[in-house]
Amino acid sequence: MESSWINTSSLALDLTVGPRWFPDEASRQPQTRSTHAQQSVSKKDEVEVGLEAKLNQMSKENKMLTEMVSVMHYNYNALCNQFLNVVGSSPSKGEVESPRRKRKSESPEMVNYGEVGSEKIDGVVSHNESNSSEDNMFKRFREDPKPKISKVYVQTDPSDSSLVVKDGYQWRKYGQKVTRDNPSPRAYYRCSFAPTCPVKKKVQKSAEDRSILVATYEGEHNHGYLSQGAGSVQSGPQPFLVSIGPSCPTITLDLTQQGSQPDLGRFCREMESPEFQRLLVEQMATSLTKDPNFTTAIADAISGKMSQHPPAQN
DNA sequence: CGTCTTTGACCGGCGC
DNA sequence: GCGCCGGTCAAAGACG
Repeated sequence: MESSWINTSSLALDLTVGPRWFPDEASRQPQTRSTHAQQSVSKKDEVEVGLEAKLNQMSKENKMLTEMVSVMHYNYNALCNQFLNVVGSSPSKGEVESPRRKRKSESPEMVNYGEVGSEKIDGVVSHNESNSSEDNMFKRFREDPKPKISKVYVQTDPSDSSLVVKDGYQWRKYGQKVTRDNPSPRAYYRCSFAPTCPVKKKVQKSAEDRSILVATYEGEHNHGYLSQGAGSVQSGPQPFLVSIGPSCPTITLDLTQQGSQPDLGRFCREMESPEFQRLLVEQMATSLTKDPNFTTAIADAISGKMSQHPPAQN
C-alpha cells in the first residue's frame, strides 16, 4: 500500500513574489542617492507605500493560493489512498447472481447493488443500513444507489462526437439521452467485464468546454483490473495530461491512453514527483502572468524601480 | 453466432 | 394528479 506516497509539505509552492524582491534593495538605496533625489523623495515614498501595499496583497493571495493547493493536494491524497485501498482489497465475494435488474414483475430477486458500498469502501459510505431484512435491502437499493461517485475529465478533440472514455475497463453502452442542461447527449455505460459488477458510467461532453468529456463513475468494481484481453485496452505507459485552467483550478486527467487502476496509482506517484510539481508551478506562473492585475502590478513595480534607479550619469 | 450499439418506449422520482 | 425529466429496458440491426 502506498498510503504515504506524498509528503504534503513537499508541495509548498513558494510563489511569493513580493517582499523578497525589493525591501532589501530598497533599504540599500537611500544611502547612495544623489542630492537631487531629495526633491522627489515624498513621491518615491508614495510609490513605495503603494508598491508595498500591492506586494503585501499579492503575498496574501499567494499564501491563500498555496493553502488551496495544499488542501487540494491533501484531498487528492486521501482520494488516492481510498482508491488504492479498493484496488488492493480482493473482491471475491459470493455475489448474488442476477446481473440484470428486471422491471415489473421480475424485480423481487434483484441484484444486490448495495453490497458494493458496504463491503469495499466502508468508511466512505457510512450510512449503509444493516442488511438484516429484505426490506432493508430494498431500502438500501433505493436510498443508496450510488455508493461512490467520481468524476473524470478527459481532454478530447472537440470535433470528435464519440462519447468514449478509455479507462481500461470494458463497458457496455445501454442508453443515450439528451439532457436538459447540456445540448450534447449523455451516454450510459455498464461495466461488462463481470456480469455482477455494479459500476455504471455516464459520459457527456462538458457544457462549458466541448473539448472535455466528463465521465461520471458510480459504484465500485467488484472484480480485478482488466489489464489484458479487452479490445479497448491500450498498453504502454504514457504521461497523464494534467492541465490547470487559468480561470479556475481544474485538473484534467487524460486517461485515454491508459488502463485505470494501476496507472492511477502511478498518477498519484507522478503527482509527487518534482516533474509534476514543476509543471504545477509553471502552470500557476502562466496563470498569474495571464492575469492583467498581476502584470499591471509587476509593471508598476518595475517602473517604480526604474524611477528609483535613474540611468547612470555617464 | 455472439456481442455490441442504437433508439424509441417505458418507469419512477420530483416539483407544482 | 399531471407533466417533466433522468435513467433504464429491450428489440432490432450492425459488426466481426
